[in-house]
Amino acid sequence: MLDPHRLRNELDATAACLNKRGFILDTAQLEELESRRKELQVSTQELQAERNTKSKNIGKAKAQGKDIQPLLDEVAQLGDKLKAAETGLVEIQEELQQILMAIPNVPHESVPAGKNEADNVEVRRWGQAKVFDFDVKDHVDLGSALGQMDFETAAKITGARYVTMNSAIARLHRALIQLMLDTHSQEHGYIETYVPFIVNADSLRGTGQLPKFESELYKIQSDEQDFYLIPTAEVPVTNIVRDVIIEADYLPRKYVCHTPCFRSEAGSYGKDTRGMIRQHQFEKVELVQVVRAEDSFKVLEELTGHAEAILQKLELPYRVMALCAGDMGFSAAKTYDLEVWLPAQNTYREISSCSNFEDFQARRLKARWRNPQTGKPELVHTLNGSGLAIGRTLVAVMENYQRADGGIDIPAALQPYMGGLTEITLA
RNA sequence: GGAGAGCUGGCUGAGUGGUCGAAAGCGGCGGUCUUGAAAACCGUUGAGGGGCAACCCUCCGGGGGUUCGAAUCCCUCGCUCUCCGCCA
Repeated sequence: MLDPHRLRNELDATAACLNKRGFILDTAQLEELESRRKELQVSTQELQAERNTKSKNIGKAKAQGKDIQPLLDEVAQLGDKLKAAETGLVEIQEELQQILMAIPNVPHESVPAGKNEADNVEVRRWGQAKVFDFDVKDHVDLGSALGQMDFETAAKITGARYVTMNSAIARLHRALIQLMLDTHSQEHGYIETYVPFIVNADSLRGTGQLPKFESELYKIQSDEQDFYLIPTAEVPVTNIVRDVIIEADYLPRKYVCHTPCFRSEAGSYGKDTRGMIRQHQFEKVELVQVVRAEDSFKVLEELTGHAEAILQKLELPYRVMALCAGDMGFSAAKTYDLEVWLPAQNTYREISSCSNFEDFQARRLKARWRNPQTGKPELVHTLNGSGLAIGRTLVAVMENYQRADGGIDIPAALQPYMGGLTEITLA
């Protein structure tokens, strides 16, 4: 959520910034609601003050044994007037809140202009695409030939966009998780974290998935309370600091967390229908940082580097893209995507997305830290990034390390996690 | 699943429906004292919001209700704890 003061005091400038990401802010509507809000809030609070003093007077009079009937007559009308004012105020505040919650974050000044993916800017490249002297297969063909990856069985069990794996491929999948958790916790200073995979609506509002993106979530409905399957560990992990005032000594907070992720992929019918690229259920190792405002853009570079370190360990060629304003997620002020080289697709594909949300999530979360200089709570900045998406990393390893005979070499960094295994071969 | 107890400020913990945003203690911060520190003593110390301002409003798990007035009474939901049952 944007700062309401900013929307009041710099409405047109803010609207112009939002325009860069293709969001049209109805400034006339906002101004109109805001002036009504102000008027109603002032008058409501005046009525509340009146009620408070008069009620206190009744209390005093009663204590002194005086007749309170005249005083009661005096407040007779007040109750209804106050109730009406309060109801009106709540209504308009809810209306404003609804609008506010649906306004995306303002792009940082360093974010390139642009409408969509095509306008993203390549920042750097690492590694070189391997030249194959045979026709490369994709991970679906490789995994099927090995008899260790099976989409049909998953479709029988559940439906489209799921997978079953077994044997060395299943272990490779697990090895990737282990490598990433170990690297980030032991080399990059993140706290290994375990969290619920089912969350409540408050948590999703906090990180920005609700109210706008409910259709992308799997919902668990019951009589009393609704829950959701997490679309990313970002939700439960970032919500650790919801409603918390963090002492200065405890910043920055750096969390690494492996979870499954569940996405309905509504609206992506027909897109990436083959293989593991776009699944309803996938694993991800997520990095989350909670930092002081002045550090967040420096930290974004660091965090992106931490995600890159995994690709470098796996010796997978990749490039770093600065997302343009129009391609960024709802809550982000700035985002770098890491795209890994996939030889079978002959292109780079997203494998990580690293974002600085500034205080956008923190404001929704009421996540603050106590600034010792002022003694006052201030909003933190939150960041996160995939480090990395496991399914897509598995795809990248299989496709980049494939051999002419259909076998797959195991990257050196993963061999310790594979019991020393150096290759996966056809039976 | 059944029965019961509870949820108050950073923590512990008081709080007959009326001047309670809330006693007291601990902790934190500032000061006096001290060569320095400790102890002692004094003071101070919640969060959010509105208003140009004076100042005002809201918040005692969440939501609703009763009342001139609710931390206090009622309803409801959530959470925590104890016992019983079941269970990985």
